[in-house]
Amino acid sequence: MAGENEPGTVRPGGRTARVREAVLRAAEDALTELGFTHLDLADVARRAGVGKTTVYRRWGTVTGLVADVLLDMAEQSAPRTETGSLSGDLKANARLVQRTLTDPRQAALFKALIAAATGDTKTAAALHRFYDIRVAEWAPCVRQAVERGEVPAGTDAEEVVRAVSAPLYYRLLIGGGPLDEAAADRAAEAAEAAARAGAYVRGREKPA
Amino acid sequence: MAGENEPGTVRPGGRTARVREAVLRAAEDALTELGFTHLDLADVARRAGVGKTTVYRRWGTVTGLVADVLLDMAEQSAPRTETGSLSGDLKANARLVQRTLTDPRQAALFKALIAAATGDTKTAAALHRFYDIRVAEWAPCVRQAVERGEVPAGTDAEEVVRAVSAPLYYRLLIGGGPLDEAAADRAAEAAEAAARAGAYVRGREKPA
DNA sequence: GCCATAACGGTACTCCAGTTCCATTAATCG
DNA sequence: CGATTAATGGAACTGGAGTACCGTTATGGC
Repeated sequence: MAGENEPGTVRPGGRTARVREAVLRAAEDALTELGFTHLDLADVARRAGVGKTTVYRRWGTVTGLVADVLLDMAEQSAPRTETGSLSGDLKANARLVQRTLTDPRQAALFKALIAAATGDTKTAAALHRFYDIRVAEWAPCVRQAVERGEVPAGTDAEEVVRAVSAPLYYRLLIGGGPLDEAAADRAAEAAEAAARAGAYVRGREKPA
Repeated sequence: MAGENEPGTVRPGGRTARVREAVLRAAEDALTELGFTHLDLADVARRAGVGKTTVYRRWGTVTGLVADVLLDMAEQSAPRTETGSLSGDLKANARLVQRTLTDPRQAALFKALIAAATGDTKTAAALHRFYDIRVAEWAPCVRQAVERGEVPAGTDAEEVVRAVSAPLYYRLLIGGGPLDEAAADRAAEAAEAAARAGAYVRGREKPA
C-alpha cells in the first residue's frame, strides 16, 4: 500500500511486481499461521525470498502490509450461485460465509485482517472496500426479490446481505458459539424475515 | 489471568490487590489511547506507578493482560432498562450498544479488546464470558415477550439479544457504515421481526 | 541495445521490549 | 508482634525488531 511517491510507483513492472506478489503471498501465509499479533516483517521477507530492507521500505508496518493484502484480495472476486428464490440465495450466501469462517486457515486469516484493521485507519478503509465489493456481488439477489414482490420496495439490498453475515462474524469474533450450518441457516432466515417485514426499507420515519 | 501457581495467588491481599487494580486501570487507559497494536507493558507499568518487572511477571504478554482486563470488566455489570414491550426493550438495548460503540474512548477500548481476543485462546474465552454475561442480563425481556405471546414459544432469548448487537459490531469492525440511532433502531426492528417470524426457535428441522 | 536511475538487498548499527538477578518490602500465620 | 517468605521493584543485561548506508541489479525510455 504505497503512499504518494513511494517505491514501486515509478517502475511497477517486472521485478517490483514479482516482489509484491511474493511478499503478499508470504504475508497471507504468515498471518494465517501466526496471526496478526506475532507477525514479523523480517519473517515475511524471509518467506518471500526477499530482502527485509525492501519490505520495510515499501510497507513499513504490519498494518500497512495488511492493508495491501486487502487491496489485493479485493481484486480477486468469487462468483455467486443463483437459486431463483430469495430464501435459497441468502442461504447459499450464509453457507459460503460459514464455510469460510469455519476453515481453520481462512478463519485465522480473516481474524488477523480484522484485528489489524482495528488499529489503523488505512487498513480499516481497505477492509471496508473489500467487504463492500463482496456485499455488492450478492446484493442483486435481493433486488430481484424486490422486483418479484417478495420484499417491500425501497429495501436496502446491501443491508440485507450484511445482515446475513453479521451474526456469523459476531460468533467468530465476539460471542464464540458454534459456527455450523444451523447457525448459517438461522442467519439467512432471520435476515429474510426481517427484510419481508420491511426492516431494511430505506429512509422511513416509523416502522411498518 | 494468573495460571496455576503464578504470583498473586498465595498472598492476594493488600499490595497485590492494589497493584492489580492500578495495572488494570492503566491497561484500559493505554488500550483506549494507543490501541492493541501499540500497547507496551513497560508503558502500562509506568502509568500504574508499578515496576515493569511486576507486570511482566504477573501478566507476561499483552493478550494476557487484556484477558485479565476482561475478567475484571465482566464483574461490574450494568443494569438494563425496562419498557414493558419487546420492541421498546430491544430498542433500548440497541441504543445502549450504539452509544457505547460511538463514544470514541469506549469504541477504541472495545476494538482493542476484540483485536486481542483474535490472537489468543484464553483472551477469547474471557471475551466470550464477558459478552455471555451482558447478553444474559438482557435475555429476560425476550422471555417475557414469549410469555406475553409476542414471540413463538421455544425462542432462544439469548440469540435474539445477540442478533440486536451483531449488525452494530459488524459496522464497527468490518463494514464501517454510520453507527447512528437509525442503525440501532433498524437492528432492533430486524431482530424483533425475525423473532416474531420464529427464526430463533430452538431445534427446528424446517423453517416455519 | 544503452543509459539513467528506480528499486532491490546485504551489512552493520541502534534502540528498546522483554528477561534475569537480587535486594527490599510487606502479607499472612503463629 | 515477630518470623517466614510471597511479591514487588530497581538495575543491569540481551536479543531481535526496525533503520541507515551503500553497492548491485534490472526496468523503462530513448
